[in-house]
Amino acid sequence: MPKLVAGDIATALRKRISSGEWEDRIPPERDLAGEFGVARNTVRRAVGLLEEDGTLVRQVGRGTFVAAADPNSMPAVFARMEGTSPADMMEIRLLLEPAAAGFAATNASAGELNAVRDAYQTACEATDMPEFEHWDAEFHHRIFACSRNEFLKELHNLMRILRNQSPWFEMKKRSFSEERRQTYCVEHEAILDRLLRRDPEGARAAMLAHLQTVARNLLGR
Amino acid sequence: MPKLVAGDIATALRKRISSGEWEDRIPPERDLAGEFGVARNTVRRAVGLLEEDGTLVRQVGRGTFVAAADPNSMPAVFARMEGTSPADMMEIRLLLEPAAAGFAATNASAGELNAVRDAYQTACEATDMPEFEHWDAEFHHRIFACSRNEFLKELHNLMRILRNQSPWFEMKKRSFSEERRQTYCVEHEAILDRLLRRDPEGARAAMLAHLQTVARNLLGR
DNA sequence: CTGTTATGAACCGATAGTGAACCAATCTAT
DNA sequence: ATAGATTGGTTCACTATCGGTTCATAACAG
Repeated sequence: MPKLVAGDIATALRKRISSGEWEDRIPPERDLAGEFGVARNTVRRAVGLLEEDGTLVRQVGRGTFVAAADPNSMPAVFARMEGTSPADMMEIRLLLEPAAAGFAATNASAGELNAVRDAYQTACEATDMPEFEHWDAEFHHRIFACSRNEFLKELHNLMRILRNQSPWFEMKKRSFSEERRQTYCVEHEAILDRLLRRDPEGARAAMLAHLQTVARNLLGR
Repeated sequence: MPKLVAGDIATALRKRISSGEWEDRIPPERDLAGEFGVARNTVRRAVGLLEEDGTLVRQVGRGTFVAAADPNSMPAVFARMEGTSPADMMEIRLLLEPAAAGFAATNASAGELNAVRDAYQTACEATDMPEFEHWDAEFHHRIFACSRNEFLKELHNLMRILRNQSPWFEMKKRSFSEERRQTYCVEHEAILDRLLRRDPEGARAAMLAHLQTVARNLLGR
């Protein structure tokens, strides 16, 4: 039988890693070799095994690090969210925005509704596309602000941030036209009308219809 | 060893910044280098890290300043989300989870449904409360995993993280009893049943009913 | 014998930190 | 208005510590 020292060292290392002995960086190979009373090449093989199965990450000139990265940490979740596809995002908008419109119809103050109306009007009167986009987004955001659900509002913020990133930008550009802008204005007006009438079910339906239009335009079909 | 001092200095600076030690302007790099007993180049690297993530802004000839917090940045959104009230959160769960169950009924693979069933059974057979809680959460999470909407899945992760924070913990404890645990098991079984029958509308309704029970228990009424 | 594994050593290239010099923008005091 | 001090920006040579690679050698199992 061969000595399999490398394998033994690998399991020993794995144990000490999972015990949390090393926060993120493990000692240099040369030190480990000394500690285990073994040649560096042997340690290298052991570390190589742990690197293959994703336990460790090696960086020349820096050191060897435990792969770590808690997949349930906030940053990790946000990082994965950045890869959200337009279709997935749209599916969620179709869930949340009509609900937000419904909440807004019942909960909004008169002042908040005025703010929504202002955003609607400014968007309609916008002359160039970036300005329309801004007030379009603001219109939707102000509806969320009326919902009286802070978490829902922040979820919309989150979606806004995600939509202001790379693949979306071009997509929005391609899917835009003067005709569609006017369609959006009409649909916004319908939503605003239901909000002002304090009609939750109507607001929900109007928002749903609007988003279905947006989805058609954005995702093509 | 490359000591990787820059990273440590960066975190030290981040801490002192958030503690409000410096209102607006932080000390010159040369001073910091002296204070940390380190070369200026090293401080520059640390400050560079904080500049990249938007914590600091540097201006030649003037100094280095803590950046005004952008309310539309990911960290800011996250920070505000941490203050989410149980009622607001519940309102969103009532929107998202039934939808996820509906998606799952149509999109899940057989293997994924097995995983859901396993989580259900393990939760039912759990003897102590922490174990039940874990598999309860896992049951819900695996349903989201079946939804085939990555963004929806991450939204659930987000809510899970938020719910694992301070005010929630005690709340869950107070709202818990053996009787309720059994109720949850029965309701979970109903959801699982609809999923296995590939009945989206039924799954949606069953999940909604379950969450309404949870809401009653959690928020009292 | 052959093939595998471990050894020990040497050398490579990448990365981090040091210390110092000099540049360019800005502010302050005269 | 000008001169000098202050501050971040850039570059450089140098050192030390890493992982990456190779090779000759020894030990051992089949």
